[in-house]
Amino acid sequence: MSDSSTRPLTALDSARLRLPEKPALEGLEATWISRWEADGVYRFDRSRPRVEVFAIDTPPPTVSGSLHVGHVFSYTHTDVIARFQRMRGKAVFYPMGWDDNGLPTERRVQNYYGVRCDPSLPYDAAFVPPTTPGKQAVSVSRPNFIELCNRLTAEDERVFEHLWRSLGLSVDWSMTYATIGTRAQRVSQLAFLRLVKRGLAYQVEAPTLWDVDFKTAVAQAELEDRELPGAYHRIRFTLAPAEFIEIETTRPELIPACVALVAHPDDPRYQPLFGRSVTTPLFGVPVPVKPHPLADPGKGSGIAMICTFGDVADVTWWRELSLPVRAVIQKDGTLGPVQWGSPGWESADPDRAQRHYDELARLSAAKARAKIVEQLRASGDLVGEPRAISHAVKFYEKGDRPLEIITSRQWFIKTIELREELLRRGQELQWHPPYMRARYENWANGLNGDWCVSRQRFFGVPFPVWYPMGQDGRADYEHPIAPPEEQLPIDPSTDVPDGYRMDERGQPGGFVGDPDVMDTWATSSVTPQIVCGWPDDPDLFARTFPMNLRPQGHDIIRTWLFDSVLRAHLEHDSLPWTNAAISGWVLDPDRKKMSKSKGNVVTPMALLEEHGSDGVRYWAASGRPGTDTAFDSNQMRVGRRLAIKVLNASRFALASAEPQGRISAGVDRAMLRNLAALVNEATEAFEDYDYARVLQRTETFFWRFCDDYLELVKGRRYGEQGADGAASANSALTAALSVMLRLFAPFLPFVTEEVWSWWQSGSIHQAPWPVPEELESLLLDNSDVVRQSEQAIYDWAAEVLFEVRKQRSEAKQPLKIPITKVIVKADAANVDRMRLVEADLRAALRVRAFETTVGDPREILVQGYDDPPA
RNA sequence: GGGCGCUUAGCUCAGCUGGUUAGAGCGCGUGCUUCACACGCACGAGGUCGGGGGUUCGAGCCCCUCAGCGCCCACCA
Repeated sequence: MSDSSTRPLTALDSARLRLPEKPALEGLEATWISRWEADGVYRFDRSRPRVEVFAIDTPPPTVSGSLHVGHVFSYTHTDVIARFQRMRGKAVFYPMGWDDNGLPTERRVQNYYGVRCDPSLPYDAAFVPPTTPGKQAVSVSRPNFIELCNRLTAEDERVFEHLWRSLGLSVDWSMTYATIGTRAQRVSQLAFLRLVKRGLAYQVEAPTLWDVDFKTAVAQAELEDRELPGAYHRIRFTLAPAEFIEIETTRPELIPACVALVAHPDDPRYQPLFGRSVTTPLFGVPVPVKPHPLADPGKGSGIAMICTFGDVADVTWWRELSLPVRAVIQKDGTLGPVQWGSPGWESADPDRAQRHYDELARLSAAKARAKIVEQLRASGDLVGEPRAISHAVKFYEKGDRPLEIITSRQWFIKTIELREELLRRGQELQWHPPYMRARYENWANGLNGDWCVSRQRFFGVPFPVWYPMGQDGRADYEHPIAPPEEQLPIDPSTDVPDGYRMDERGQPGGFVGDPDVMDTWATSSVTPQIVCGWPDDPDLFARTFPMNLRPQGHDIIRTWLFDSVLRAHLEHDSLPWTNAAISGWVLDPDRKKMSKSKGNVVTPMALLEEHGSDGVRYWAASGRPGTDTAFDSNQMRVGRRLAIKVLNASRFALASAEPQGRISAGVDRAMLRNLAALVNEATEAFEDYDYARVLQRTETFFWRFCDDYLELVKGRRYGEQGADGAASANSALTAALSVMLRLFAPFLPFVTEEVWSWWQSGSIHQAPWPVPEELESLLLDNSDVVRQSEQAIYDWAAEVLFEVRKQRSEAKQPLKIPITKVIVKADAANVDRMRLVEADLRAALRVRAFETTVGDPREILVQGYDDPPA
């Protein structure tokens, strides 16, 4: 008959107690991981109402190889909070996702199997990938390619889950999702179609950021600057015979794409030219000179050429000045064919233009640049020599060549007109740490276009639309065909819209599927909706959304966090979660961001095996929210030592922990008073997401508990001062142990669970978070006066311990030689305290007698030692 | 160019709303097989809290300024 329902957790049930002979950390992970799974310790209880749920929008790690130490770091932070909330009585909703869609997986599959996706090929059900990738990539159909993606990611996900379990993440493993999975596809497509219906998503043919190697549009959020060598080329345009205007450009190969020159409206040098026309060198194209405030009189010659398109400024000018398009860069990054003299390509001398251009056509932008410089030099239009500079160039973050801006048909989600509303959402969101909000606001304020969400890639969520084909064989993009919501998800490249037949695909009068897939962030930005069951499980959704916490890294504030806020704002007119906890980076010891390659030198699994999961978690949890933290295996060793100490101290506390009884002794009461104060502080810090502080304070208390308190009560708890004294010590020991284990439990889930199992029932991770009342009910009198005076005993005892130990150490007297007498002079309050703790001090310090008097200044003096035994 | 963060012992970091001689761990040194723990215990030596100025009875904490490091953002012809 268990008494666990009524027995306080601070009390000992000797019938249950089972102490190991020699406690050890080895094997705890394996034991408890399977027990937790078998007992469903972390299972989400979906019967609980919203207020009792704590819902976490866990980042789905990218399944593109392996997890590294940075993942271990930040996922531990989340888990620590999850465990705290669970102990606070919350039903923790803590699913795990895998981000397996998108380019990283495509690349990995290509390399792993030696294949290449060719969407024009038919599905081959019998296809088997080569056992070892050959030199020549094998072309496979899109469905075959996706099968391989699914196969490889499934393997990766098993490895990931194993690591997460080993680390002790208290995820509910019955609730996992994949961003390429059916559920994620359904939510992504459904949310998208609803935006289309409301006019918040649209497609348009417009200049977009383009990666020429991946041959896909990309979004502003995926850009990064890279510093590259370049050169200013000073080039002359013809104003009139023998009259020239000089411009400077870093991209002379775009001269054939020039559509205008632009200068600042207030620039007196160029004011007379506004409205006039100049002629481009080599190609003889007449282009207007236009005023625009964006032009910087201080840059170069103060007048710039506008090309379609060299950079985003060109797009702005082109749009605002209503200029024509004269595009030369193609989707593969080469210069395309041009018929000079044809409409749009008017030239004063078409033959000369064609001669020059034919040398450039089919060259990459970089090669064309070298070529055109030769041509300009030969024609005399290059003024001076190119001046080498180093400048920032925009790249797709995963790309190898500079971005181009290319006109293409793409899907967009409206963001620009929502800027103010999104900034308000950012204010509404609670950020941990608060200063991370600035990054969100920087980003929102810097947005210069709507979010391009379509990608010309394969392994992703397809756009769930088809287009009718006219009799002329052209797709009618203005009238997309959407499936009914209940049919989602669909793949328009294999599924057929209602009212059409399979054989009408691609036929005049038939239909064609949208060939593109969504930006991976378009799926990731609805992870709250995916995990919370929107819209198919309204009951779950009502219990979990808006969620409580989004944990993530600061590098993806502008993507994942921002996009998620946008999507929830659009779809639900709310934040997706109330709190965002931003983790820092893991840095190399030399202060650089720990790269994946370096992180893989020490694999997470090897770390867990070497230092124990609790040891690694200790290191991770000491990194405060938002703060970059150095990779430090030394800290992991410290964490491991702490876990071992927990084992040993617990064994001591529980061995011969009877009799139990009233807690009357001064140090016992003092220790528990201080512990109660710690519980208050820890709870407050945890509620503020300052887990690192909780760990640090708890650890400090615990070491002092071991070094001072345990030494003080050692003799008494074995009965040296009688049964009452022993009972007091034993009851205080078990109470303190119970509370400290629970304070440590979120950080050191394995060792605390192990010790808990020696003497308690159930999992510590389902036990209630400690409250001061548990301890105060044992201390009976809790008036402020008593509370404060008792708390101070602990410091006094520690001071005497320290002083006497110091003097013994300086005198080089071994502990086995008793101290004959210690003189103590102190104020009246401490003299009173001395009476309460003297017996414990005598035992702990091997002091035969204290001579305590009121006096000033305070003095603690060892008077002499017994003679050493003959 | 705009913004954010950081700069405290050899190393990694705490120092909450300003209050007595600035803290911890690691490392280092000395000593100790003390009946939970040698994966241990005790003690010790290490800091003009980045520089300068200011506010205050009082500043590592507040203000100004300079310097260095890191990051975010920016239409960088």
